[in-house]
Amino acid sequence: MQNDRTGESLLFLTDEQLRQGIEAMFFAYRGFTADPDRILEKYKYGRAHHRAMHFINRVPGTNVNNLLNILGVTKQSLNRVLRTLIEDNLVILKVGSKDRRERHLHLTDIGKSLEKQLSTAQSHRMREAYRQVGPDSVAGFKQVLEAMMDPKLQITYKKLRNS
Amino acid sequence: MQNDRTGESLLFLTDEQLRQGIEAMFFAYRGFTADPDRILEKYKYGRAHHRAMHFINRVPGTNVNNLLNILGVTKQSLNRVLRTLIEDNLVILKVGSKDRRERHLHLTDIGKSLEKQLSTAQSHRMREAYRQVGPDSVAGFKQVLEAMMDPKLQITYKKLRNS
DNA sequence: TTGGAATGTCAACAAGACTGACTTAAAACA
DNA sequence: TGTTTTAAGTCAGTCTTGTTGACATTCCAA
Repeated sequence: MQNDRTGESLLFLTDEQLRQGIEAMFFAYRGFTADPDRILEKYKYGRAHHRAMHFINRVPGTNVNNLLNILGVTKQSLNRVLRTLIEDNLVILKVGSKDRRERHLHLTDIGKSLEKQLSTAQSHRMREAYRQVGPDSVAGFKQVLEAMMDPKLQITYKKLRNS
Repeated sequence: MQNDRTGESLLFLTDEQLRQGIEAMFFAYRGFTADPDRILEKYKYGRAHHRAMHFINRVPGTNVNNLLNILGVTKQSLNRVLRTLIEDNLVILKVGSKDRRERHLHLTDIGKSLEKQLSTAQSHRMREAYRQVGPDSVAGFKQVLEAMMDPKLQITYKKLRNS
């Protein structure tokens, strides 16, 4: 075959294959957020609150700047979300002991409980998908996603993975 | 092993694996939208315009209701977007010949050209990711995404794939 | 001791989603 | 034929989540 430099077919790089990947991402992301969204609605929170809680849970004691880098929003935008979470006693700020300008973020017990609800719902769908397709497909899934990230976020992702 | 019903390890279904998948989706989706977003900004359009153009291009002559189902937004929300695209001569409406209540949507040449720019940018990143990981991983990637979709959207996705 | 970094706050704004109520036109039905 | 239903569009108001810009506070480090 002319079209085959490495000994394997390059048919997976056709426009049609790429388009399918694009549409799969679009439709799958809707599924990915659907279950947490339904729970959030009951508590009058949004996706932004979920994302903040997820990463505060994941990196307990993170400072605001670090969370901003992970989330990729402005501090004003994050601040609005954090304020409501703090008001509602889902998140607490602790002044840094080493550098007292920094605020370290933690979930309260109430915050942990809501985060658990959300991640359980989201994981449930992912677990079903994983189970349906098996471990090899899951490995491929993660590899493609990782390769699609901006280099900076790829590093962030890897750091989280190893922590 | 107790934990192994099918003869293969179930380690890929641990909480840690699921969490990684969740975070991979989050970070990858940012990369997925980043390139088109930069182009859209120049033209003062948003992601909603991109999505509409993508599917009008994909299903030329679709009526409004069908597009609403694909996009999963309200008609008021879609209407706002369509109005600007029509004003700017990127999209035209054609009255249905069979059922004259229906409006069939088409991209104009200008619309096609912008859509091409956007899909080229988005495909480029996906092509690189595909190329890096190879065809088996790409197959797994699509399988997991498809399994994550809501059943209705899974059908929509398959229909598009076969059209 | 002063410059810069980390944090937080205020104000204004925009995109893009939502609900609800309503109109128009045309098809479908009884 | 007359009524109901469907497809599309519109108006008004609201909400979330993002943005910029300006500014204040705190306090580490050179």
